[in-house]
Amino acid sequence: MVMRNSDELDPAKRDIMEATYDAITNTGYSDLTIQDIADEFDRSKTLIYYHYDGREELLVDFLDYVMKQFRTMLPDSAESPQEELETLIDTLLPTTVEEEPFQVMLAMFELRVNAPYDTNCRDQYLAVEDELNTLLVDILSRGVENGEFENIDPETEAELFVSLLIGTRARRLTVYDPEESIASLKEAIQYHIERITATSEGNA
Amino acid sequence: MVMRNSDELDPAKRDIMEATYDAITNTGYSDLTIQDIADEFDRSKTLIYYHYDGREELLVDFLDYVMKQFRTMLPDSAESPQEELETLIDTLLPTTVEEEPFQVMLAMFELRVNAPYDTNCRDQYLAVEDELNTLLVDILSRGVENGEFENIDPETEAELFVSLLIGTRARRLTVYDPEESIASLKEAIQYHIERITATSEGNA
DNA sequence: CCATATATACTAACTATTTCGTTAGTACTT
DNA sequence: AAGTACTAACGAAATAGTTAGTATATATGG
Repeated sequence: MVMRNSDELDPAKRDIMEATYDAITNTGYSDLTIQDIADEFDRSKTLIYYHYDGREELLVDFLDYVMKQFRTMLPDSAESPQEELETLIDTLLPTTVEEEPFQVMLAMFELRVNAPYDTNCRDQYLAVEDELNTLLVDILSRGVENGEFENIDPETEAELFVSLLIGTRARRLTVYDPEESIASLKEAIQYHIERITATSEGNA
Repeated sequence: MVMRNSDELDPAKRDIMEATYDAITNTGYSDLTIQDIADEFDRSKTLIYYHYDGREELLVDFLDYVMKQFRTMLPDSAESPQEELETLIDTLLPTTVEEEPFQVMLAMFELRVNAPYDTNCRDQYLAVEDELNTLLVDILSRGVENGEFENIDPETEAELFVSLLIGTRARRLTVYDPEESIASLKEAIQYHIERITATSEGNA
């Protein structure tokens, strides 16, 4: 057995995770079978059972894998809080349908349906939303401090943004054709960001 | 065959829809089988096949049924636009876990996962979101006209509210224990409503 | 008005199909 | 020789869907 950083997955498991992504993208989570995953996996179905006791155990790992990828996507701090906020929005609501961010977004959307029935799942979502919230509180506080943002309450405003982002991501996946732009949804957010951005009185 | 208004369902079908609600509440949509529905249904499984060709046909009707109930929930116009807006928020985000509104909310959340793969489903969500949007545009426009709201853009603000509501409903179901209050999520919305509400300058 | 045909709502029991998960084994490494 | 990564083939279980029927109501018609 090769020694491995606990953050790294066994390469076979990693490939199973990738196959699961592909299966979800094609079939959707709601009628996802081990067979569907095996079909996207270039080794045998038995190997999936060799690594995982069953669907449930696999999905625990998969949820973890997805959440890790989501965290990786989150941008590092930028020049100014306002830029940072806009980068975050653009990252979480990509206009173009690039492979990876789209698959992560879809998987996070689909797996969420387990949360009402599965404590582990609920906790995972609670944790990432908390991280997102913390990130937003930080951005917003700094923005208020340096005068870029109006005198908003960062805690409450962050909570608002988290809900808004989750709702917009859901709508982006379900109500528009994947290829169609989500311009009108993003415009609404942009409109809101401008509202909380301090109007620099130097520029008339 | 008894003549029936096209809006009314065959009583047996109605009972199947109710059983489907119960099955989703217990099992979740993602691994919902006809058997699960039959278990919640007090007549035989065969009767489900007598009325529906299969799971897919049943779910088309069920989505319809859920959407109709959602529309029924939407409140009628109230005294003032601001009150109307707050009533709408309270209706869509009930604090108490009453049976019916909760089941409708859960079903709408769970069935949404089909939208990326099913045009009919996507269209249904697009249509209700459009109705919600129209309702909000109407409330907001009247509020701006009569001076209750700040000079916001009703179209954009409505879009913002739709995303915010969908996101908050999702979080309400997935991140909090059903019994736990959603106070902090609703507070954020309340905070936002107050922000767009005109400060009556007569009150100092 | 009675007998018979037809239709509707429903069921138990069965078959077919899919999906799950195991067994018994290979090939390659250490 | 012992362990790891892997597979084809098979058995078990769950799910889907059908068949062949019953009970009851509603005509039809002599």
